[in-house]
Amino acid sequence: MLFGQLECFLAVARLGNVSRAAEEMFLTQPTLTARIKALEDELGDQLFIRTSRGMRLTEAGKELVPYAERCVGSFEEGRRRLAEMRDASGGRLVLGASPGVGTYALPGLLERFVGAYPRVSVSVRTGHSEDILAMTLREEVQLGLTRAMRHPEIESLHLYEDELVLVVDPEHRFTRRGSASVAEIGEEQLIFFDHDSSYFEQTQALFRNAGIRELRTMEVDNIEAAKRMVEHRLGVAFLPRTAVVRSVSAGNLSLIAVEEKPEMSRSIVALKRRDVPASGPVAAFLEVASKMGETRDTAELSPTLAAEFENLQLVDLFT
Amino acid sequence: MLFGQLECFLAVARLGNVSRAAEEMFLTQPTLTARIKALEDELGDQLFIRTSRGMRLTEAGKELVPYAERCVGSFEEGRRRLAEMRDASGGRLVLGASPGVGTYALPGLLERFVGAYPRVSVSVRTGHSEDILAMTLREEVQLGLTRAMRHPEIESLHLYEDELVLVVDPEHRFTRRGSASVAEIGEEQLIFFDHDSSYFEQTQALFRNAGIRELRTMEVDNIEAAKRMVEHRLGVAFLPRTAVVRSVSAGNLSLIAVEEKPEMSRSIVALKRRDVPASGPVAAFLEVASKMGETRDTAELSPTLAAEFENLQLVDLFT
DNA sequence: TTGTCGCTATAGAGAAAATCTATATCATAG
DNA sequence: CTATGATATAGATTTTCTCTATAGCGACAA
Repeated sequence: MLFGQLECFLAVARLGNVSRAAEEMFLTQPTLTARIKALEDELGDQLFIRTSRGMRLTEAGKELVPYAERCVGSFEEGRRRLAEMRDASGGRLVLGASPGVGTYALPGLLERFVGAYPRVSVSVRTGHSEDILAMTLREEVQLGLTRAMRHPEIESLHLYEDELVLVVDPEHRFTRRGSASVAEIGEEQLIFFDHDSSYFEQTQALFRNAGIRELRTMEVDNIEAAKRMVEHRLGVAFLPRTAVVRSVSAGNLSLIAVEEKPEMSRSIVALKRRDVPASGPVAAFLEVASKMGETRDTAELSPTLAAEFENLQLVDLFT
Repeated sequence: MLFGQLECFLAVARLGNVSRAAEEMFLTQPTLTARIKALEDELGDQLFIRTSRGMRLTEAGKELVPYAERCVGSFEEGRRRLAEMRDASGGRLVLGASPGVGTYALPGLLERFVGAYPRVSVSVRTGHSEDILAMTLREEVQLGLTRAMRHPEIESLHLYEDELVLVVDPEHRFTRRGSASVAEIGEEQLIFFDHDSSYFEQTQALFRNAGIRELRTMEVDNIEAAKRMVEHRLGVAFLPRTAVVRSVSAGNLSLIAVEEKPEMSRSIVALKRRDVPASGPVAAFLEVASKMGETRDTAELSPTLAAEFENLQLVDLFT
């Protein structure tokens, strides 16, 4: 109970009076007297001079004061820090994100998160899905934002559906009609991004199922390059909706509906180690992310988030 | 018992293992488990993730580590500091000294003290006897070095006898004989120092008792000025032995024995508040001071002091 | 001087807690 | 499927803490 002893020591040192210090600490005077004596025994030095009018510090006592203050102060500071973490008015958030998520969906998400929780320091690490999983497992990141993945140690919290959509350049013949059949598309030059992505296989399967064998393809290793290729009329591409929504509304790309296309989407999730409890910032981020795009009614949100939403244009981030 | 909890927390955080941490702290594993849990309850945050292979920190736990370290560290530092004070391998010594003591006896005393206890920081404040007493009472100084004074709150620890001796200039007629009678001296121009000093009255009494009424006197307010007066043949003076010993051995002044002179000396003491326990440095200073001039046998001294004495010329400081 | 006031110190009882031993539980590795 | 190595839990014992009541002590005032 050494800690209380130090607090008593400081209170008595400050007030010069055990009785008043006891009052201040909601304890009785004999208790304080005992604590002080215990501290003196512990340290092997007399800390106070007892008089009939109160107590005053000895030389040793004076010497101890700053150390006691630092000691108690550090602990209180730590306690405050944890409280900040709990309500996400402080602390840090370390995210891992696969390239697509980090580049297209995350900025808007973080814009809102930082608006609502400005005192959380955020850092983002990027890697491919498997790296994100590994980073999450190794606790290098608190959350991994990537496509749904399975692992016994990991739980996945659904964030949004990332759908593959067809984009072409605005001058393309598909643009006028606004739609195309799989067979028609199969005759186009096709631009693929990221050979390792699960989307690659999904897209290939689409054509295979339609009985199309011969494809003119071109591969790049990132989405942004693929978009540029399309803009420069080198071909058409299936790309994640989140990655093209801005280019489409800016008129740089056209979105084309595909006839008979099955759902080509996948779930984007937050990966989290099951055994690591969500810290304040993590919980806050998940709240922001899950509420995003689902709701426009601020009544459903926590007060902090609601206030933030009131001040923002409610641009739909994910569609 | 919050303090032990923090230490446990740090040990477990460091070792990642309650059982080994328990061993290290000479406690059982259930005790550690209980302490950690108590700390978690206290702070309202889970600090560790429990696995079947040990414990590892949560985000909150990681956050707490530096604060816990600072907290425990500050206390340990304070404890060390007090230990230093106890054996005077640190701490401070604040002395008050009246001008005569501070100027003549103290430097040699401090030379030895600082040699033996080099890590104590020493400061000296000067004032007249009454000021020294007041400073000691107000605890502005830990010890007051001055003539013996009485006060119920104060105890006096004898340091040395400060004797009044007659000094004349080397060319003076007394010098050849080396002695003089009170009557002869009464015919000289007499230089007095410090009208307020008790020595003034003692000296006056000497002549009064010898039936001498008419005195040629000159007064200055400090000893050093009086010495200069004598050196310039303006008169002869009764001065404290400590104040003239160097000038005499340098040949600037002559020491004259006075026939029939009663003991004109007073006790120089260290004043200390009775109720304030002597801190390490104070105790050490008193040891140095009391052993000084009393002994030349290092066997009587504490090991620390003895070592110091071995390395010094044993100049007798006070005679 | 004596009584009173305002402190701190002490004693003893009751309550609270910390610690220990023994055992349960659980996940992993072989 | 068992052995191992870790944490969690239960219950008893011991220790410590805290409280009430009271003693003791020095200062101050009548």
